[in-house]
Amino acid sequence: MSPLARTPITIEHALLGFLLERPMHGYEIHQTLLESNALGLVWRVKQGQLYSLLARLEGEGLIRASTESQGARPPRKMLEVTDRGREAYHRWVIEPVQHPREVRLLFLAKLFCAHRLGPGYVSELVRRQEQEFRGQLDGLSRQMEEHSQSAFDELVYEYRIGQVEATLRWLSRCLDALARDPAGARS
Amino acid sequence: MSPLARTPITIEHALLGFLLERPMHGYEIHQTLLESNALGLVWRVKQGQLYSLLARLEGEGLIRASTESQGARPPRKMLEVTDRGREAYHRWVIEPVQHPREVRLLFLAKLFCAHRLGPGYVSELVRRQEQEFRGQLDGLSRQMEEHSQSAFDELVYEYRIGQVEATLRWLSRCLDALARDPAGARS
DNA sequence: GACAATCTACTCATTCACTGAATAGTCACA
DNA sequence: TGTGACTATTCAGTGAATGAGTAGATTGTC
Repeated sequence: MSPLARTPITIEHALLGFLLERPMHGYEIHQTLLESNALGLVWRVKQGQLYSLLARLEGEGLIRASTESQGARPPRKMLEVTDRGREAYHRWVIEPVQHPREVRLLFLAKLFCAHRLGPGYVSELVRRQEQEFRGQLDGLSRQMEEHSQSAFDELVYEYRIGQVEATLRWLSRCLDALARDPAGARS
Repeated sequence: MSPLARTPITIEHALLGFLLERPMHGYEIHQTLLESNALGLVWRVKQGQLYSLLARLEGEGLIRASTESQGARPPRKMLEVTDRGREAYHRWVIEPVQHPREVRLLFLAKLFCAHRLGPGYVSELVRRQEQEFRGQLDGLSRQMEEHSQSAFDELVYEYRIGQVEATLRWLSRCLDALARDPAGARS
């Protein structure tokens, strides 16, 4: 697939993290994400899409829903993670993203989730991501050498390299920064 | 609009650049973009989408089409820029992008086009973009001060700031780099 | 000469991600 | 009492993009 092509998003896996702490219903998750901090700082998702993503997770067997009535209020679907969902979540959390542009949303969501799981997860995720992007730096440098046909081409590669380098510098600060925040760990 | 929200893309304006040089038909533009250099290095677009974007430009009155037959071959639509399209193009080329994530595609497309128009356009585009992003840096620093509620929040702002800073460093090299490439200018 | 692959030039049904509004209420406050 | 916000979810529609279809011509190989 072309490096510029889009890949299916998997950010809905972040929702599993909330549900692993305790079962929640959709509107509760929506409320949580409305706050402009933590995951809500990174990921703005409308109610319609949130329910759509929850439906997808249910369809994939990663969560299960049970409806409970609540007197005069409309019935609500309590959602909880299945064993399969738990496994998928732990695999998802430490999987590095493929493209630097995916850091802005997908990687930050993974980092948030890893942080809540504990320092071991954070270091594993960051280590793998650094490895992935270091490898890409090599590739980009080679491409710039071999494929540039103009000053413009060269600037394009320099831009890409600059973004990856900036991300790597930032990654190197993640471990220390999050280690200072015991509030993140939940395990 | 939410800073994370998407804005309508305008990259199809880059196509006006080709047509301002000389009228072309859609398949020719498709061929040009297939090459992995210049605009094709930045923007991969399938035939179906290219024709759709050309239709949009036509609908907006920025280009006009005339069909010419070519013997046994299927007839082709020759496309040329209207006066309105020429104006829109020159405005579009120097308009800075709103979000750092738009540099990867939209801004690089504008830079390519500005480069072909001449150094005056490149310096105008880069100057405005630097101004826009410097302003955003101030805003991001302030938000980090005022809105961070955790180490994670802080890392998110640091990531965003790092990307903008890296982009500003790269922008500062654009003028010199493209000035060394006389092949870019066409005006 | 036959045939297959590629090229020419364009169109279109479908998918994916997402938006904004609809639905049918309850609750809190002025 | 009335109004606006909240609760909780669903759904029709939109925009961007993909991959395949259409109907040939051209090119290269056997």
